Amino acid sequence: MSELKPGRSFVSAQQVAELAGVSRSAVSRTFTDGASVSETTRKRVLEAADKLGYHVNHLARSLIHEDSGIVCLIGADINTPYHSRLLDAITRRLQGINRVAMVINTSGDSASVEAALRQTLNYRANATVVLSGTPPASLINTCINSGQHVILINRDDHLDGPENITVDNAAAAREAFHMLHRAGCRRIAVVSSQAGTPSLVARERAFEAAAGEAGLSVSITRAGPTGYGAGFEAGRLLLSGSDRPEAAFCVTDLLACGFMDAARVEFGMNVPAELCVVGFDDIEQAGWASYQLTTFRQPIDQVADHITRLLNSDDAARGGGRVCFHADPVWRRTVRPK
Amino acid sequence: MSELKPGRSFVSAQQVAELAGVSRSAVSRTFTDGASVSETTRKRVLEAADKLGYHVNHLARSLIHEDSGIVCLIGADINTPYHSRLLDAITRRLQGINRVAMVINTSGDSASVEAALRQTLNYRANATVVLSGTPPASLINTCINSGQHVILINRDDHLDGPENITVDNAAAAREAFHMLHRAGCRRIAVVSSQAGTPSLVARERAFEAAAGEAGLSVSITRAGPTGYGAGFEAGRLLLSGSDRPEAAFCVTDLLACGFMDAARVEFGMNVPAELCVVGFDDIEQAGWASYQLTTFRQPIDQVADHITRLLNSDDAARGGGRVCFHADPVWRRTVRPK
DNA sequence: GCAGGCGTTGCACATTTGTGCAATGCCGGT
DNA sequence: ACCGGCATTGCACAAATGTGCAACGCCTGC
Repeated sequence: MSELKPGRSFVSAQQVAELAGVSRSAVSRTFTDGASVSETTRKRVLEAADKLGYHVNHLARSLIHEDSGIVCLIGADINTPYHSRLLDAITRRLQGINRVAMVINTSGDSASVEAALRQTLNYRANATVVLSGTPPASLINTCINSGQHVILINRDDHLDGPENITVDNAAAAREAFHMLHRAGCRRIAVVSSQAGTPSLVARERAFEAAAGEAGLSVSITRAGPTGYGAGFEAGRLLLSGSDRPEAAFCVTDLLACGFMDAARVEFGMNVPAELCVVGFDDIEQAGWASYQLTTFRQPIDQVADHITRLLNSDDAARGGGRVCFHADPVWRRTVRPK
Repeated sequence: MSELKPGRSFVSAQQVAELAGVSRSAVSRTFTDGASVSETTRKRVLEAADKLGYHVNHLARSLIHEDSGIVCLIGADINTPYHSRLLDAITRRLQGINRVAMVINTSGDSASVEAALRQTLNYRANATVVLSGTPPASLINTCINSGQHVILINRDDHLDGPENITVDNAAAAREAFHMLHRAGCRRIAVVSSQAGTPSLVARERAFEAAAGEAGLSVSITRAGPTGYGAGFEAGRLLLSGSDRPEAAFCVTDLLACGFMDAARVEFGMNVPAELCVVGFDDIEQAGWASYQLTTFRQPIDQVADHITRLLNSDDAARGGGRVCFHADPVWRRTVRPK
């Protein structure tokens, strides 16, 4: 006879079966869609389960099916506007398709991306979504060989095994240059960070290249980690000299906010009359009245939808897929109209 | 003989044992701390495991121990500055104590807090942390009876079963009033939202009460969901009239940012010369040069540390605990010096 | 050289669930 | 009344792991 003491541990199907006076199989079938159970026993089982507070053990269930229902999300800096919005969009959709999100924060130095991938494997996750960071290729292969979906986001180096979802940073950066160029700006600065994130580097490069084609050279300033502070500092450095730039392409909205604040608060400059600014990401703050930042919208919903589609797709058409979404410009008030 | 085809599924200890020429027990013991294995077999096992890409199945392990290592975090609006910072702080610490975070986003209407708690039980989570929302008491009891830690954050109604972590909203709100009162403000508005979150209501009430004790009455404006937009709209409503308030207590920094922007951009007002503003939370934007908002700092690190401590504590001293942290004022530039 | 002891190993059973297979029982049709 | 068929049920096995117990072998001490 199993213990019925309520105080200490999870209720098992065995206990429910005993209380309902049926076999454990009947309990299992009651909670399995499409299984054959008579209406009377189903009712008795549900009653007993409710009384005892029984909930099916998904861990045990996952031993049998090759489907744990767990999706691992690996990323750093999740308190950042862009990343938290992405996380929100993905986790929200996972609820809808009966998956659950396991979030591994690799911000602390202690937990590297490698350790995160190991956790993914330990918990038999259905899929692994890498939002940022560089996973070792060998472990990625282990994940794929184990039957996991592996989805890399915003990695501009295309890998063959996993699915790749990217944003066309280069096209957007080129467009950013032409927006500023058409506005009459010639002395243009690029504000970036020391992080060296592939996406950011791609934006820098493409912008620089587009400027080169137009016969202009641009300076790139990297004044710290990606964020408001580095943007502010870059503004201080760039605007204190005698030959101030007429415009700045900030590879991130946070950098742009910091840069704009430095320009206005420290130097009393007027945006866009004296200084045009273009950002990237379209974070919420870009739309605030104090900034009204012209920027490029990250296709967050499209990315999240595509992840959902990949997770629902059969394993047949798997591997090496590459999808690239466009970041559309959002015109606000930090670039002079032509 | 088990399949060694690498292509389709996870590697089991059995396969490792066969490759290494030992029993499955030896493999298990190799990956169990403190188990007795000779150095030579351990080495052989590790070699085979590495070759096959074996990783211990934590789901199966959790069947035996009553410890899944999973901690469920339930919350809504995780793309909000405050919530995303809290999430970041908690997930980061969980890595350190060998737990993994399962995040359930209850923002979508489809996934209620109740469904989230069910998931918690289904996955045999070690603990459940409710960051926002109102869980049904009966399910909370089921969680506790199943041996879970249940930790409620920012619920001002104290429940007996779970652990409660709160912030002293009332004390901070009273202090907010006195800051504005000492600055000479008499016509004071309270800017809140229609959300009805317990924390926000507590701040409104305490502020109103403190004003009442000083012989003042305050108006409360709720112009939408908690966020920048509602603050901006409240600003438009309050400042367009003839008897503008001299000060505003915004129960959230996001509301305060919106309110300030409305005051400055729509009405050209100067803060703090013509209008004092106090916020709450100390989100990152409160420190930006455009706002320099005087506010109250959420004790996020203290909360996260306390959660860590609770998760590490033995089950002995469990239940009904209540901890209340203080939100300290952060003086910046939106309140006139006395 | 032999006995005792200790480290190591494998067997078997435990954890919780889903499911194939066979048996049971009930219902309807003739 | 009897038989065929079908829905339902229980048994037993499967999934991957940890661990108590007994056996085995090696080393040491006398």
